[in-house]
Parts: sequence; structure tokens; C-alpha cells
Amino acid sequence: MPELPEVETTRRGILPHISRKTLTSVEIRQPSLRFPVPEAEIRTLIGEGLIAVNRRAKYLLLHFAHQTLIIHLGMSGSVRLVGTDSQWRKHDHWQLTFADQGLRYHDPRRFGFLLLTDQPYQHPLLASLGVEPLSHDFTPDYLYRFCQKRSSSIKSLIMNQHIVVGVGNIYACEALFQARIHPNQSAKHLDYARVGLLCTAIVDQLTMAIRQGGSTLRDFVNPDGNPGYFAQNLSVYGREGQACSVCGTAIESIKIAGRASFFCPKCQPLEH
DNA sequence: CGAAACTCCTGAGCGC
DNA sequence: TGCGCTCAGGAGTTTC
Repeated sequence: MPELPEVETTRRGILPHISRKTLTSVEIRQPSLRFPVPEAEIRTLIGEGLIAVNRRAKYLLLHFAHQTLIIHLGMSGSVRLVGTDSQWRKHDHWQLTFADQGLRYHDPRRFGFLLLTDQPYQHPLLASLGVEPLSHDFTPDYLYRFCQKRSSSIKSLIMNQHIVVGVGNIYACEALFQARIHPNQSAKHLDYARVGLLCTAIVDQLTMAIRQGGSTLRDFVNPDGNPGYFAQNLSVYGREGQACSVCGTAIESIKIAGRASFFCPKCQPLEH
């Protein structure tokens, strides 16, 4: 599922229900996720209190006194809060229970993972990540510097987690539409003003999506069980052949780096 | 070093 | 109703 807004929505959804509570049990039904789930290590946390729930990029971080659980949702993962008598469904892989609140992980494709570390921000998966798009570090100057030295398309560049984190395929398409940039535009040939518009567009799209509770597309479900409702607001993603909301031209779809890329050929002309 | 192809897994949707 | 094919929001690894 998840791009940054879905992970942030999940974080905010679970935070008030499990924060400062004691981990009382750990159940791993399917340890074979992207990386094997280290069940024995995780069990050593039983009896400890959860200190904080943070997000870095698309990773959820559950901080205990000396150790941190890293959760990644992959492409089809979600967590939800369940009661103690909740039935396990197909593709439910693990549950962390905090007093009377279960945090249940569901992931049909099993691209997600659950790991334990004592230095989360130095972990190989997190150490080389780019800036947070909703922080003050994400500026036109910062993005323009990468654009100038890369030959890739601008869409691949903004989806590169080592440059700016959290932008997946959907919000990359939507931000490029807002900034009126063709997804296959060479990053090198963008001028500074246009890169500034793109920065603003990325921040706008992510902020709007978080405010609206994350998109639902396939199998995202909010922690309280209600589906998000951002999908209906998408301007170009998944709308091939439909009329552009600005000019009426049919939305097109092309492949860039193996990913479907939706755009309006009139609003987002290719330059150079 | 950068860029692109390949990889993990399951399910949905489509044409026949 | 079923089969085979393509595609899916991620991202580390491999290869050139």
C-alpha cells in the first residue's frame, strides 16, 4: 500500500491506543516476510513499556527503552488495532499485544518486515535515506542540486528514497501533474523555478493526503477499520483515458523505470 | 558512481 | 467456470 501519507496516518491512528502501554505478548504466525522475523529477540521486549511511535520515511518505529522495532509495510501491508478475541484472517502474520490492544499485521504479498535494532537511525535500511519532504530540509535548493547532476527522469528522481523519502508512484504522478511537469522530463533540463513548483507540489500532495486519511486503493485500511478516502481525489493516477480535470485532454499512461506513469499530455508537455 | 533490470510474493482483473 | 497472462502503491541487489 503505503506511501508516506499512509504510514503517517497509521502512526497517528495507533499512537493514542498503544503509547506508554506495556508489551504483554508477541505472536508470530508467519515469520517468512521480506526478512525473517526475529521472534526470539522480539520476545525479550515483553514486559517493557512502549515509549514512542515515530516515522522515518515509510518506516514505522516503535521505541522501547533500549531497542526499537522497525516496521515496513511493503506494497500490500497494513496494521490495525484488534481486541483480544479477534479472529485471525488469511495473511495476518503477526500481532504485538499491549495490555488489551492488539497491533495486528496483514500483508498478502509479504514484502513488508518486522525487525529489531538498538540503533534505528544507524540501521543500514535507514542510515542513507534522503530528507523528509515535510521538513525544513526539503527546499528548492536541495532538490535542484540533485536535478542538475542526474540524467534520470524527474519522476525517477523524486521517487529515489536516497534523495527525498516517502514519495511513491501515486504521489509522484500527482505532484508532477500539479507542477505541470512531464514525468519523463529530464531532471537536468528543469529550471530552478520549475523545481521550486515541484517542491511545493510534493508538499501539497503529501499534506493533503495525510489530512484526508491516506488513500485506500487496494487494501489499505486505517487502524480503526475505516478505509481512507483520498483515492477519489486523484487527478491522474489510474485515470488513463479519462478527461483531464483542467483541460479535458485524455490522460495517458507510459512506463518509466517499469512503473505506470499517468499524465496529461497537454498540461505536462515534455520540454527539450 | 549512476541507471536500469531483476527479484521477492499473492491476488485481482482480463481475454479467451 | 477455468486457464494463463499481466499488473500492482516498495526497494535492495545485481549488472552494465
